[in-house]
Amino acid sequence: MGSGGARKGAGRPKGQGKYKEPTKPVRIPESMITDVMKYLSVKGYRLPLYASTVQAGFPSPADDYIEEQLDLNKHLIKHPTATFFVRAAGDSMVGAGIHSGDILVVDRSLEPKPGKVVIAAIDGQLTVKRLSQTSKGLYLKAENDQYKPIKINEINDIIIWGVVTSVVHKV
Amino acid sequence: MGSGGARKGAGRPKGQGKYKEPTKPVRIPESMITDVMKYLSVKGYRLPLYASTVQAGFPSPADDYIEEQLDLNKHLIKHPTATFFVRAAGDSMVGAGIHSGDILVVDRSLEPKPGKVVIAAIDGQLTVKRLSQTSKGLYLKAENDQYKPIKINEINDIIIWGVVTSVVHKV
DNA sequence: TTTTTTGAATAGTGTACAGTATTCTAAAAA
DNA sequence: TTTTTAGAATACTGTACACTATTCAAAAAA
Repeated sequence: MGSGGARKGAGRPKGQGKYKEPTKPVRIPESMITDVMKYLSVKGYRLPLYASTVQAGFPSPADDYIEEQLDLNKHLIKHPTATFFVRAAGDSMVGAGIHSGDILVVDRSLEPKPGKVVIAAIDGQLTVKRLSQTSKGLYLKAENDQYKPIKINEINDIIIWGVVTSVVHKV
Repeated sequence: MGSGGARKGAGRPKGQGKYKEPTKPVRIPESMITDVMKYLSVKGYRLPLYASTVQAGFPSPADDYIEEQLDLNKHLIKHPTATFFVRAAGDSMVGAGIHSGDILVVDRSLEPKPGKVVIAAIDGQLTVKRLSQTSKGLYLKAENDQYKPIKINEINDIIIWGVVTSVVHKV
């Protein structure tokens, strides 16, 4: 039973493994192994982004209406070592779409140019304001008329922490 | 020169490696190796979240003012296999903090209960609306008085795709 | 002939092991 | 004595290798 010479074409077919492609052993620090496994199992958190002009029907991975595949971390965080989050408080920036309780993504490697929304420490309190250049100097302005602009000078102790690049709002 | 017996206490000290902790080889699909390396190099995108009541001074990892370490993906996406993104269009939901161009995180494993903001396909167009239960039935309501509520029934072809859990707004 | 069996063939997977890097100390040299 | 140095000690790291899983087809059986 069953013997003899070559068996051309025999063998396990390619792409039958867990990942349907070749793998290589990579050393992972023990504390990150479960995280990396999860990261792999969700394919690096790349999820479909649909345009809102998509036609009806149930969305599926095979859908042609997918605008692109998106990883939120990569999309929102361009400089991971220079980025941090701040939880917003107050309603001084609702005009910029920032509500109390939102998480702000702040990049401190970006230059705080006029027009940008920045995080600044004013007299020991973190605040979100828009940087504004006028003929009288640089100001921090709220996007809400009830708040007065604050002039940036050497007298008041203002430190700009970084530039707000996006806002995460829970509905 | 240099010979003889034991050298107690000799040897390379622990925690001198790239990751300062023991590692284990894990097989990674080839296409994901660079992604996983990057993921490791940024420690899984866990970045500090500061409370806005933090005191002045420059934020540093050693800071005591850190509320927690956060991974946006994990924070915003509870069911990766059931989650997708939709780019919002129009101003019908500004009241809920949703602006045109925002990226909506949509979880279709959550039950679309009344009060929740949902993504629905109405006559072949994706829209964001709040689900509302009245004595006259279920409605999709905009958070903007200029839009009329839409009744959900068998006549109009309405499919609810999922529940919006959060909104990402670029400033 | 058709069906079944069994070893060949080949891909997938985990880990042992060899080689490298680093530090320490006893012995040799100064 | 102090300084230098060769080898001992030990952790880090990549990958070769052994083992497993799967499929195929020639030979055996029906």
